[in-house]
Parts: sequence; structure tokens; C-alpha cells
Amino acid sequence: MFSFSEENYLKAIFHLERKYQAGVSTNALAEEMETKASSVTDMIKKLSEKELVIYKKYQGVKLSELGNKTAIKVIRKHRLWEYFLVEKLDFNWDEVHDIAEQLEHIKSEKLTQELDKFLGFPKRDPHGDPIPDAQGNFSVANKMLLAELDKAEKGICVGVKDSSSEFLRFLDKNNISLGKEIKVLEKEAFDGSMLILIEERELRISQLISNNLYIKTQ
Amino acid sequence: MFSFSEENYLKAIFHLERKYQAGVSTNALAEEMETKASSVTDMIKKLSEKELVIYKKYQGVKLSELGNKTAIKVIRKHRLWEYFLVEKLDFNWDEVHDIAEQLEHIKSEKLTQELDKFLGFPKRDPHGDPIPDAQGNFSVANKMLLAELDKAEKGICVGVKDSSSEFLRFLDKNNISLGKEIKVLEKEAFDGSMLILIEERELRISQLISNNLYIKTQ
DNA sequence: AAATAAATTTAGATTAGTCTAAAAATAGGT
DNA sequence: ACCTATTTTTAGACTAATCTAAATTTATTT
Ligand SMILES: [Mn+2]
Ligand SMILES: [Mn+2]
Ligand SMILES: [Mn+2]
Ligand SMILES: [Mn+2]
Repeated sequence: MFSFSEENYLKAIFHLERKYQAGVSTNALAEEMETKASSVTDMIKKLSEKELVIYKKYQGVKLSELGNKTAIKVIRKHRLWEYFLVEKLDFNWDEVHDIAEQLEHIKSEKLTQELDKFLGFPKRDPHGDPIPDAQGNFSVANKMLLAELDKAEKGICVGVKDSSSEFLRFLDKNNISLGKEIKVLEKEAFDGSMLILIEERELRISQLISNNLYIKTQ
Repeated sequence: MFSFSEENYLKAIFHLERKYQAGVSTNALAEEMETKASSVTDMIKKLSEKELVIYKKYQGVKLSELGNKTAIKVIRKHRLWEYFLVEKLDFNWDEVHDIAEQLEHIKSEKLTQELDKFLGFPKRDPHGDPIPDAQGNFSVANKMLLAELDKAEKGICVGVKDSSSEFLRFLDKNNISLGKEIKVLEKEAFDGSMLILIEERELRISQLISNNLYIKTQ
């Protein structure tokens, strides 16, 4: 149906649309895709001809209904495979993204559905991101950033905003993982760092960390 | 490392080498790859530059040590994924080849090893073909074609030579599957057909069928 | 309202993989 | 040994996806 490259562009536009509802600029897309703006223009034209995106010259780009549906299918496969790798093949959560980048392009509706069934229809991937169901619906969670919590508040760690392996390994090293309760003991106004309590251990974390951890409060 | 197309050529050369030990001809490869001889020549040159094949103009092509190793890795992945699809995702044996054609190109040594472990280090794929181990070793079975059996001889069905979905569905329809015992009741010299006994049922099959079923005699 | 800066598009080139048509090499038959 | 048929290679073209450099459009500043 669509090429790997086309699917990757659609996925990138989908993610950037959360940030720029008015339309995704050529440069933003070029940065996300780690390519040149001229290449992006070329690809956008092709996607536009295939009616996957709405595009007017110099006005940025948006996904069409079809483009949106297609992007969600790719994201669904990406996250199902990540879940598979962690839950069935014992991969660590920092090792799965690059392999899922390949697996997300495998074309077979039946494979996706059977994999979903085999995994027990998981709702979230190893990084806490929602896995769209077969109809493309995401389950939304009312999560917030740890950095937004006030002193003495607590919540359950439910996801990461940055899912780079560097950040994930930092969390592993400090025994922070999804499902654990975190309580804010102190907040330092000067540098935004905070002292947290996690599993009876006290830990000081910088604002960079608390800004990339999602928390669900009861 | 190598492109999908390069890997597919290596795999095709590997399979054709079983038939033409002296070297695989351009035309044979073109037919196997469903492409034109001129395209094959171009690709062979590239594979030759990359030292994956031994090639002398007009003399056909053979896999180098590296080419052989690479082809076996692709075949290993293909057959492991086929096993996964049948054993874990409940696919029928006639539905898995095309998906495995995609999955065999996923690049991750760790994925292959973990998948192998998860599956319990299977020795044969759903069609009875051997799955090479991590070192590239195939387990050889002393199988023969059902057509070669004489009247009153019997054996266990261990594989298919033709693994097209048409043939596999024919076998399904006639309740023939791997692991079952088959006894030759009669052989008709005129058309090569035979009457067989399988699970207390008598069945007449044409030579085309008996020529594509592998049997292991005790 | 210009002038300047930034963003975007166009023009032209490149690489991988394919094709058709023509040329060259090899193999077979007499 | 020569002629012919077959096989293989070469030449030139095409598409997808990318790039650099130049041109154009839009945005911002004075
Ligand atoms: Mn990922
Ligand atoms: Mn993820
Ligand atoms: Mn197969
Ligand atoms: Mn097989």
C-alpha cells in the first residue's frame, strides 16, 4: 500500500499535529524526520497527490482522514510490537524502539489483530503510551508531569515523555519504573529540582527528570 | 547492512545452488526472482563488488562464504517467523509465507535469538523445512518423496516440497498433515497415482501430489 | 512601506533498483 | 569451421527518495 518512507512521514505529521494544531511546518517536519526541507516538500507533494494530507503551498500540512487512519495503524503496530518485545521476549524498555521502527511497517491486517489478541489486547506500551485499538481509538489517561506536583502530593508513575534509551536507563539505574508510587517531599524553587520518595527511598531529581515523567494522581 | 533486495537475491541464489552446484545462471535467477535478466546482471555486479558472490561474466554466480552466511541468516529468520505465526498466533500453514517474506528482513541479532529462545529452539518450520541454528547449521533429515515408496511401504509425513498455499490447502482438505503415517496400498503404473492409507482412510492421490510430499521411513 | 530575515519551494543531480532494446558472447548443430 | 539460437551483458531510460544550491514567498523589523 504505502512505502516505509510515506508511513514514517505520516507518523511524524501525526505526532507534530499534537503540538501544532494549525498545521505542521515544513521545517518542523524536516527536523522530526532528520532530513532536509526540500526533501520534505517533495514528499508532501506526493502525500498530497495520494490524498493522505491537506497541503497548500507555504501553509504547512495536515493529515486527511485517510492519512490520520493510516498513521494510527502504524502507531498501533509500533506499540504492539514494543509490548511484545518487552513482555514476551524479555527485552528491556530501552531496547525496543529501533526494532519496532522496523516492525511497524509489516503489512498484514491479520497479523496485527492476531498479535493484539495474543498479547491480551494491551492498552499501553512499555513507555506508558496508549495503544490504539483496531478501530483506531486511543484510551486517554488523565496524567500530568511529575514537575507539576506540589510538595507533599503523590501519584503513580504511568509514563515517560522522553523515551530515549539514555533517559530510560537513567530511570532503571535509579529504580524508577511504571506503576510505582512517587511522593514529592520537597521542591527547590532555585533550580526546580525535587526530593521524592519512591519505595521507601529518598531521591533528588533535577527538573529535566521531573519534566519527563508522567504521573497519575488518585 | 544489506537491502531487502540484496537479501532476496542471496536467498534465491542459496536455494538455486542446491539444484545447480556448478553455478547459478542469470536466467535461472531471473525466473526465481520474477524479474528480467538484465536486472539480475546489474544486481550480481553489486553483490560481487560487496564480495557476497563469486562472479565471472557469462559463467554464472555462486555465494561467497559471507554470502552464504548472510543467506542462511535470512532463511533462519523466515522460518522462525513462520513457526511463530503458526504456533503462537494460530495462523494456518498456508498463510504464513508472505508475512515471513517481510519479517525475514528485520535487522536485529538479539531479536532473532530471543525469538528462537521464546519458541523453544524449533528444528523445523511449519512446512517441515529445517531451521538453521544461530551458527548456521541445518539439521538434516533422511526424508524421501512419497512417490518413491513402493507398494505396502509406509512412513511419516515430514514435509512438503511445494509449499504454495494451493497445495497446502489441498492437503488440509484431504486431512493430510505433518506427523501422520501414510501407507502405500497400491501404485498405478499407468498414471503414477497411488492409493494410500492415512488415519484409517483410503485416498487416491495423483503423482503430482506424491511427488511433493516428503516421507520419513522408519 | 521598504528592507531584511526566515521559511519554503524549485531546479538539477545522485543512488538503488528496475525496465526495454540492442549488442556481444557462448553453445549447439550441421 | 560456420551458422544459428540462446544466453548474457550493455546502453539508456524511468521512478522513488534523497541532496545542494538557487529562487521565491512569507514574516519581521525598522
Ligand atoms: Mn517507540
Ligand atoms: Mn513506546
Ligand atoms: Mn516460506
Ligand atoms: Mn516454510
